[in-house]
Parts: sequence; C-alpha cells; structure tokens
Amino acid sequence: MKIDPDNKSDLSAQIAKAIRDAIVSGDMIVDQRLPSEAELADQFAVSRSTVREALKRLAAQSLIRTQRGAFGGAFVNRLSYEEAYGDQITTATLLLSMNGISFDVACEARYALERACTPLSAERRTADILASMRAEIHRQAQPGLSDESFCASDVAFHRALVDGAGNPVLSYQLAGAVEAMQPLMNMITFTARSREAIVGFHIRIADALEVRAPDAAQEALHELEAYTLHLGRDVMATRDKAERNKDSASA
Amino acid sequence: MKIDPDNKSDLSAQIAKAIRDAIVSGDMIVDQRLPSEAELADQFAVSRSTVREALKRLAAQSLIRTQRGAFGGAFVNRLSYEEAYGDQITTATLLLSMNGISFDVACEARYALERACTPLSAERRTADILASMRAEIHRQAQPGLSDESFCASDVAFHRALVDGAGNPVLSYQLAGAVEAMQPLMNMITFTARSREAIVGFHIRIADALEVRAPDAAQEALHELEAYTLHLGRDVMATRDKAERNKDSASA
DNA sequence: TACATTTAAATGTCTGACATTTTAAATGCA
DNA sequence: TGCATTTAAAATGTCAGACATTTAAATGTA
Repeated sequence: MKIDPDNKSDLSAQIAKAIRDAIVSGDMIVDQRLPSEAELADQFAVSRSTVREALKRLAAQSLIRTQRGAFGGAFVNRLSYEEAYGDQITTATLLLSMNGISFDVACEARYALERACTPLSAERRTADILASMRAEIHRQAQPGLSDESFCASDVAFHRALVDGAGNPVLSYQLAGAVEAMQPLMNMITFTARSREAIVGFHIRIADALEVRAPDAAQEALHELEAYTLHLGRDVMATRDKAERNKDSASA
Repeated sequence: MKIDPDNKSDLSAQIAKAIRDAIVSGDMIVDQRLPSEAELADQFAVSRSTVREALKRLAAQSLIRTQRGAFGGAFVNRLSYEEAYGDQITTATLLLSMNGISFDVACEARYALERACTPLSAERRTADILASMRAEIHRQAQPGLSDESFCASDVAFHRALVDGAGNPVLSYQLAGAVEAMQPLMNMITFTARSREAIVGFHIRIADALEVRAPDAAQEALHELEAYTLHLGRDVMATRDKAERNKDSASA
C-alpha cells in the first residue's frame, strides 16, 4: 500500500507522509486498523522506534488514535470539529504572534469573516444562541470584571454570532480568527467608557439578530469594527511612544 | 520551566503538551534552542525515546524544527503561512470528507467567506492579481480541459480573489475553505454549457474588480454561488438515484 | 593566512528487553 | 450446560545502551 524510496533522511517523516497520504486519499477509511508497529517496521524495513515516531506525528494531527492491549493498535481517527478547533486556534494564535501581524490586519480579517456569517446568523439564529449573546452582554456590563474576563466574554459573544449561522464549516474556519485575536485584545485596557460603548454595539447586534434584521446587524458590526480599530490604534500608539522614550533614555 | 504530574499514561503526550504550552505562552521564543534530547530526558526523568516521541509530535505541528550535528538540536520554529496552509488544507479536507458534510453546507461556507473579502479585493487588487484571474479564465475556456484541471483552475481563480484582499490572515483562513471544496467539486461533470456559464461569472467578477466595483463583484459572486449550488444538487440527485436503483436491483 | 584534519556534540537509527493494558480463549466449578 | 475465574496472547508504552551520521568548531599545517 505504501513504499518508501531509499532516501536516507528522516525515515519517520517519510513513513508518516506515506500513511497520511493513504488516509487523505481515502485508501484507508475511518476506524480502519493500521498494521501493528512490528508489522509496519517489517513492511518499511525500519526499526519499531522509527515507526513509533512516525505514528506519533500522525497522532499529533489527530489522524490516528491508538488503543493498548490485544486487538488494540492504531486506528484511522474520525477527525471531529472539536479536535480540529484546538489546533486551528493554536496555529492561528502563533501565526499572529510570531509574524508580527499588526492589530489592524488581524482586526480587519476578524470582522470581515464575521460579516460573512452575519446575514446567515440573522436568518437562522436560534433562541439558544440569542440567550448566549444576552448572557455575555450581561457579564460584560458587570463593574468588577477584569480586562481578561471582559475579553474572554467578548470572544464568547462573537463565537455565538458565528455559531448562529448554523454552518459547522463556517464555525470551524472562524474559530481560529476570532480566538486568535484575544491575545491582541488583551493588551487593551478597557476604560469604563469604552466598555460601555462596546456593550452598546453588542446590544445593537443582538437586537438586530432577534428581529432578524441582517442590515442593522451588519451596520452595528461595521461600527464596532471601526471603534475597535480606534481603541487598538490608541493603545499601540501609546505603547510605541513609551518604547521610544525608553530607548532615548537608555541611549 | 515545565513539570510533569505523576500521571502514568502517555508520557510523550504530556511532555509535548508542556513544551507546546511554553511555546504558545511565549515562555520560549522563536529560534530559541530547546535542551538536547538527553537533557530533556533527564529533566522529565524519562528515556530518550520518550522525549523523541514528544518532539516528533511538536515537529508534526511545525512548532519546532531540528538540526543535526554539533550545536544542532531542536529550535522553536517561526510558524510561516506556507507551512500552516498545508495543515489547514489537509484538516479542512478531512473534516469535510469524514463528517459527511453536504455539498450545500460546504458551498455556502465557501461563498460566504469569499464574499467577506470581495469588497477588500475590489479596493486593493493589484495588476498581478488581476492578471492571474484573467489567466485562469483563459485556461478554463480551453476546450480540451479535463474536469480535474477545470476544477483546479477554478480553485486558483478563487484563491486569487481571496489573495487580492491583501490580508495574509484572511488568505490563510480561507485557503482551507476554498481548497477543501475541490474534492467535492471534482465529482461534478462539467458540461460545455456549465463551463461557459461559470467562465461568464468569472469574467464578470474580474471585470468588476478591474474597475473596483465591489457591488457588481458581490452580485456576480452571489449568482455564481446559486449556479454552483444548482449544479451540485443535480449531481447529488443523480448519484442518489443511481444508488437507490442499485440497492433495489441487488435486493 | 588559507586549507585540511580532528574532535565533540547532537540527532537519527537499531536492537532487545521489560511493563502494562486489554481482550479472547481456556479453564474450573456448580 | 452455564457462568465465573483464570490464563495467555497481542499489542502499545517505556527503558537502556549501542552505533551511525551530520555538523560546526577547534586544531594543526603548509
């Protein structure tokens, strides 16, 4: 089913690729059992350790799961949204933090994606979704809330907006974009006034969804984007200024 | 920097998680060198094999890279868009194929996401992007083209539309959604007439982008979505019918 | 200085062993 | 026979030690 050219480097990566290809192409189907580690070692003419390293690579991508014991082994895993979310969010977060993505760019992407599902959400939002949004709005209005908790609630609100579209593919794709913003948002110190403004936008969005008014929701979202961008730019400007002062002081 | 509770199961997964957390939290920064395998084995009080399996998990997620030789080792990897694309597309493809996502749902998600970046693309598209789109349109009009090549070109066209927005975060998020559709699209047999229709929509989109008319682009995209949905439903209906006939014949 | 050689440190691979988990089969007993 | 218990086998998880290979720094030499 899979052969290995006599390249000399990174056997475990090659073996992982061969098995991964078999899974992605549909040659191996969900819940099918892979040969045992010993058998794979024979087939590929490598040691068991090398096979194990290959299998761990696949396990890290949730492509297989392993069971111990007799009649155990490695099985092709049905990739679930729940499993995929985690990686998606981790990857998106790292992409932002490691590549110096500016607040502006991240913000634009996030709201563009949210606008993509607002019309659908206005059409399909369930009572549950609406209740979740109202609950988050209520939490965001609590006076003693820390900035981190406020941001977390903000993310939860927007997740509800996305999930309201009732399209799991959309939810999956947007989970990363929305959650990856949180570290950037966490750098913002929310004054009482800015919180009040944000909650106001949230209420407008929830109201619009409640009466299934896509245009009103879209407009509120647009204004929220502009406001968020404004807040973010203020913070960045202040930070850059402090940075410059520190530099000139130390020089 | 990281400790390991005395759970007895899946040491390599626990170690991978500890290191991953250190990377995601920023405790370890890009290009920082991890301790050698032997040192990690000491720190975690496990064997070198176990450490290696943990490192392979992280390598599979592109979180680290390894270099052989003196002064080599494992280094925190700067996660690039190029690396992330691959996983993103693989995961999105598997999610669709393994979870029985219907053509309708996938199609809706894809076009919703594309609509999110059409206004940006109309505003910012470069001459290069426009040239790419025209080139793909030209290819799609070739008579001898196979269905697979037509689909691949279709994906390339829509990738250009997305990239036109000039926002790498958007491009990353949408790569999976667009490319994951290809296997589903490949099941469609494109007649000469349907190809002609699709090329017509593509021309309208490119024209709209050329004169920076977001609304016209949006409208053409909407109609293309409806048309694609129509094509897909026909195919699915035909296939289901054939399936039923086969069932009743064998029964 | 420039080039060749040596050396050390690290990952990559192999072998063989033992521990643990889990299920199926075998066994024993009423 | 029927059921509970025990046993055996198969598989993954872990460990220890060895050797191969790669790489860059250190060293030696013309």
